[in-house]
Order: sequence, then structure tokens, then C-alpha cells
Amino acid sequence: MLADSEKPAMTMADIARLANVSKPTVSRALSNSPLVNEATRSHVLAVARRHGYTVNRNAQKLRHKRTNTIAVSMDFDSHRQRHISDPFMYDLLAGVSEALGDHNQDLLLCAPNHNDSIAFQQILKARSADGFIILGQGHREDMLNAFAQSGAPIVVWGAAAEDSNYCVVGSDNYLGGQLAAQYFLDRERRRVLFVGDTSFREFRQRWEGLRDMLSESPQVESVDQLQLNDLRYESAYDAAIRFLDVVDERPDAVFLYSDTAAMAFIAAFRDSGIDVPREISVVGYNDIPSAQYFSPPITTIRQDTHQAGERLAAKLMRILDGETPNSARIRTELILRDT
Amino acid sequence: MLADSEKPAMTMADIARLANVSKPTVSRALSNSPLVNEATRSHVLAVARRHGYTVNRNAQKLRHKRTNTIAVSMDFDSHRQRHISDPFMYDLLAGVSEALGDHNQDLLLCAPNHNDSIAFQQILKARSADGFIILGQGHREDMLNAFAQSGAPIVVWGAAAEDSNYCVVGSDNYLGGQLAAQYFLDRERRRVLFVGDTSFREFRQRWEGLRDMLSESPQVESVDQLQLNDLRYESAYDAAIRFLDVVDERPDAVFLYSDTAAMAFIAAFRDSGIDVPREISVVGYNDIPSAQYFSPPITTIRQDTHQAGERLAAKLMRILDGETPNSARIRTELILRDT
DNA sequence: GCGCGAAATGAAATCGGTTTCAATCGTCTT
DNA sequence: AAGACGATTGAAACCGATTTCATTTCGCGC
Repeated sequence: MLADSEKPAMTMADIARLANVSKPTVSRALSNSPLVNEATRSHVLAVARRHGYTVNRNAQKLRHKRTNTIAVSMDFDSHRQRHISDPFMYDLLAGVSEALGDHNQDLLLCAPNHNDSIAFQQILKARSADGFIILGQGHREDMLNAFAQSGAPIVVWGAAAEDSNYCVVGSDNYLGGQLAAQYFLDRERRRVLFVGDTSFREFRQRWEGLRDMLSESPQVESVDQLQLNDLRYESAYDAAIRFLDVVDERPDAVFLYSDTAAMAFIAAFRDSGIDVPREISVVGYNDIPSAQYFSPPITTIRQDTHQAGERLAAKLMRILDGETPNSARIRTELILRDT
Repeated sequence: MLADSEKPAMTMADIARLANVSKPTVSRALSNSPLVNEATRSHVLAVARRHGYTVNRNAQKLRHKRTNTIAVSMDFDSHRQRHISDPFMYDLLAGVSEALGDHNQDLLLCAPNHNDSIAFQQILKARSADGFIILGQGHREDMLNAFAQSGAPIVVWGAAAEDSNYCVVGSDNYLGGQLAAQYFLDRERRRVLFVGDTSFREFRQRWEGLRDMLSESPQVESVDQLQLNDLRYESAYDAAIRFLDVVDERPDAVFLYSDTAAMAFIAAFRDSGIDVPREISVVGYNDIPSAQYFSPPITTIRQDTHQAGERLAAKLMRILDGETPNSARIRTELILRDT
């Protein structure tokens, strides 16, 4: 007996012949068209099922000019090269995967290594996907603006600028900064440090939320920012060690752009004999699963990746259904989790 | 001016007309066929480039009966439901993504929530992908065997059984267990515990490697196994606490099926006032990025996800190129990383 | 100058569906 | 009983590429 994969594949014409109807009738029966008689439909469906028939999606896509496929862009490359893989990004991917499944969309995972929009444009032109979900705007805002301007259906996870013309889904990063600020105020911290690369808009907004809120408080002596230049654990650890080396007066509170960086900083503090949280209070971001098993458990700001995936997918679906794309900002919820 | 996306898309016929040649000539020029004159080719390419033409991949796939797309199956669903997202699986995905890119294959990410093979079969029949890379065999070995038996081109990350008839890529889990055993022997540990769900073949092999090697040594008093029934952090933590509660004589060495579980166990030990590694030596698995920033840094067995991705992709490509699929076991490298 | 083979090209068929449009049939109106 | 109409159905065109096969063109030997 031939293995399944070697049997000549069934086509719609085969089913039509077997069911004694024409090709269009089979097509209509399978797509629940009201144009086909109910008795005919069930007969056709029975024949199709009996022979394990599945429509050829490529023929369908060609004819429909719609692929029901969403390209999801992840910045794997820069992650790999820098040896960093933030669990948060992957939870986000899982959220998007689930949401797209709910919308019956396939997920084409791409990791374009260029920051120019050509690779992205090609995917649309080649009809490999109907639209894009872009996870992490990184330093590509200009590219994304141009891409959206050209009419591409895209939705981006990130933080919107006043003038972005693409739709952004993201949590309120400014609020995230304020939540951290409040946490420090509640604990009467006086010298606060933000750690992160503020050339990323999301991180900058967190910094601004923190700074603005703390600088209104008379009890706070200083609010500083330590610039990191990449996202690696090692960089964060090294930066922490160097910082401790040169700083005059140590901060008593540190807010970091991610839990991964928080882990690296806490490790550096530990290795320098500093007691967290007694001497330095630390707040991270994202609430990755391992955060609460760290020592000490990390206080962090949780972003809901399930909700994020759902909102990204839902918005993109609406754009594809004809809603005029705009620069909407869709906010997902945030909470500070303290164990 | 119309946005790019609203311009009627260019087809090969348009390019043919613009270049004063026929459709087949354009097709040949674009695919570097030797049948076309060099001068003609460069002229056609110039015209195509000038108009930003991109071939319609769906038409191509339909005609070629080859999609150059690989479906990658991740068990997102069970992860989400159980609130676990092991960074290792995602590093593996990144490795596969990169490798498939190197082979010019698209990556269709699927997270089928059924353990029957129908959803998988459909993807092949619908010609949505040419083959499968399955990350994590889990408890689906029967399904995978049947799927492979039916002739489906699949490659699986996992651990092979003696009688699996699909191709497995994985590290030598038995060796992994031995590495951990050696580590404990070097430190003169006497009461060793393995923690993990041995109904997963990969974990069982690690356990066997550990047990077999330790039971040969007269200095070792006991080698036990603690069964976990899912992969969640919480379960691991709770199991650790319960275990400490009931155990007569504490182990002085614990080997865990993953770094995430190691984190949970170390947290439980810490919360119970046990000093790791002085009182209990711990070895994890996978060397996830945060492992070395944990407190204490986790000794762990590193699996090379980059290499894994490459070997998975390369093997599948060979199968698709006609190599008769077999139940080959392809081994990736392992090292014990101790900081 | 003629015939022949190699190189280059194009017309038409093909991949497997969906859609347009015309045809058929029974029913209903007047 | 003729005409109109709605419900079903199928023939043929179409989506946009590739491949088969026939044709044209050109160089070359004799």
C-alpha cells in the first residue's frame, strides 16, 4: 500500500466526479454557500469527508487574493547575536499565536534582519501574508512609519509617538513608570535610579513617568538614569558593577526596563554585598515567570501578554476588513505585582 | 497618489509586456534558467526591479507543488494553560527560525491543540507546508509514529525510542544524566535526587543516565526520583516544599529536568533555610540565559539550540529532497556549565 | 545556396481552486 | 396557457505563475 503522502492528492474535480456534481457545486458546498441545495451539500460533504479531502490552500489563496495569514515579525536576529532572549517577547508571541488561531489566521513567523522596509514589502507583494504584527518597534520607527504610510496593514507592539501613523498596541509605559515611582514613594526611597536604553521609546516613557512623578515629591533627593546600550544580561551586569564602582552616593531604589535586567542587577548587587531589598529596592518590568522565584522575588510590572495578543490580532483583523488604518493607541492593562 | 497597497498588483504578464518579451521568458529570467539569453535576462531583471515586481508566491506554490514552507509545531497551548513558558523552547524556536531562513524556507508557526494527527495531516494535504519540525514530542509518540508512518516528512526534537520510526534530533539525554552524575561524584555527594516527569522520554533518559552511573559507585547511598506531573513553576515549588516536609533524610544533591524547575527548587530550599550549594548541590538542564544570574548561579547542562535548529532544518531539507526518511537519531552536543 | 542542429523564444496547457454567467427546472401569477 | 421568477446547477473564464512543446532564428559545414 502506498503511503498517504505518495497517493496522488485528491482534487476538487475528483470529489465532484465521485459525488456526481460539478466542481463549482463542490466548492459551494464546502464553503457553506447558500447557493447550494441542502441535500446536495450534505452529500458532497459526506463524499469529501469519506475521501479525506482537504482543499488546496494555495489555489484558494491565489484566487481569493487573501491568504488568511499574518506575518509576525520578531527581532530574533538581534536577540541571538546579542545572546539575549527575553521570555517576555516569547510570551507575547504565544499570546499572538493563540489570538491568531482564534481568528483562523495562520502565523508566518519572520525575523527579517534588515531594518529597511523592503523585506517587509516583499512579503505583502508576494501575497505571503495579508498583514503584519510587529513585536517590538525597536529603532525602526521611521521604517514603520514609511511602511504604514505606503498602505501596509500593520499593527505594532510598542509605544506610540505623537506623530506615528501606524497603529500601536501597548501598555501605558508612562503609567508603568508612575507605578514604580509610587512603589518607591511608599517605601520612602530618596535616591532613585532608572536603568535602560532610553533611545527605545517604550523605555523612555517609563523613565519619564518615573521621573515626573518622583520629582514632584519633596522627599526624593535624586532621580537619575543609567544608560544601557544593548539588551544583554552581561551588559546589564557589567554596567551595574561599573556603576557601583564610580557612584558617589548609592541609590536606594532601582527601576529597570525589564526583569532580565533586574536579575542581572540584583546579581551584581549580591556579588557586591548589597542587600536587596533592604539597601536597594528594585522594581523590574514584565513579570516573567521566573521573576517570583528569584532571590529575592522581583517586584515587577506585569504586562498582560494574552490580552496584548488578542488586541493586536483583533485590531489587525479590523484593518484587513476595511477599517481605515489609523494611528490608534490601544492600551493593555498593567499592574504592579509585589510578592 | 494611490498608496502602494491600493495599486493594482503587477503580474508577470505586465512585466512581460513592459519588457517586450513573453511571460515564460520573464519567468525564466527571474529563475535564472539557462534557457534565456543573458542580454534578455538582464533587461527583464531591470524592468522587474524598476517596477518593484515580486512574484506571487501562491501562484508559484500552486504550480510547483512545493511551498518552501516548514510548519513548526510548538506546544504553546499546554504551556499557556499551565502558565509555563520555558525560555529553552523559545531559544530552540529561534534556532529553528534562523536555520530555516538559511535554507530559504518560510516558517509557519502552529500550535495545534489536539494530539491526534488530523490537524497535522491537514496542513500537509492543504499544501500549507512541505514538512514539519516538531519541537517537543511530549506524550505524542504514538501520534508521531503514525504520522511518520503515513509518509509525512517530519523531524522531531526529542529523544528517540528504540522503535520510533520518525527522525529525532536531540542531545544525548542519557549522557546528560551521566554528566550530572559525574558532577555529584566529584563533589562526593551521597544522596541524590532526580526531579522530573519520567513519562517524558527525554527526562526518563536523563534519570537513567544519572541512576546507572551513580549506582555503580560505592560511595553513593541513594538515588531517588521525585515525580512531577506537570511543567509549571508552582508545581515544582510546591513539590519541593512537600518533599522537604516528608523526607527522612534530605538529599545532598538534586538534578532537575530543567533550569526553570531548578529555580523553583532553589527558591523552595532558600525559603526552607537550606543553603545551596553547600547543603544541597543542584544541577539543572538547558542553560537558559538567566541561569547564571540566579542565586546561586545554576550549574546546568547546556544544549546548543543554534546547532539543534540547524540540524533539524538540514535533516528535514534532505528528507524533502528525496532522502528516504528513517528513524535516524541525530545528536547535538552537550556540555556541563559550571560557573 | 542549402540543410542541419543549437539557442532562444512564445503559444498554449497546467496547477486547483472560485466566480461569472447562462441554462434548466418547477412554481406561481394572471 | 404564457410569462415571470426563484432556486439549483454547470460551462467556461479566471487567479498568476511554470512547463511543455512547437517555432523561429542563427551559425556553420559542405
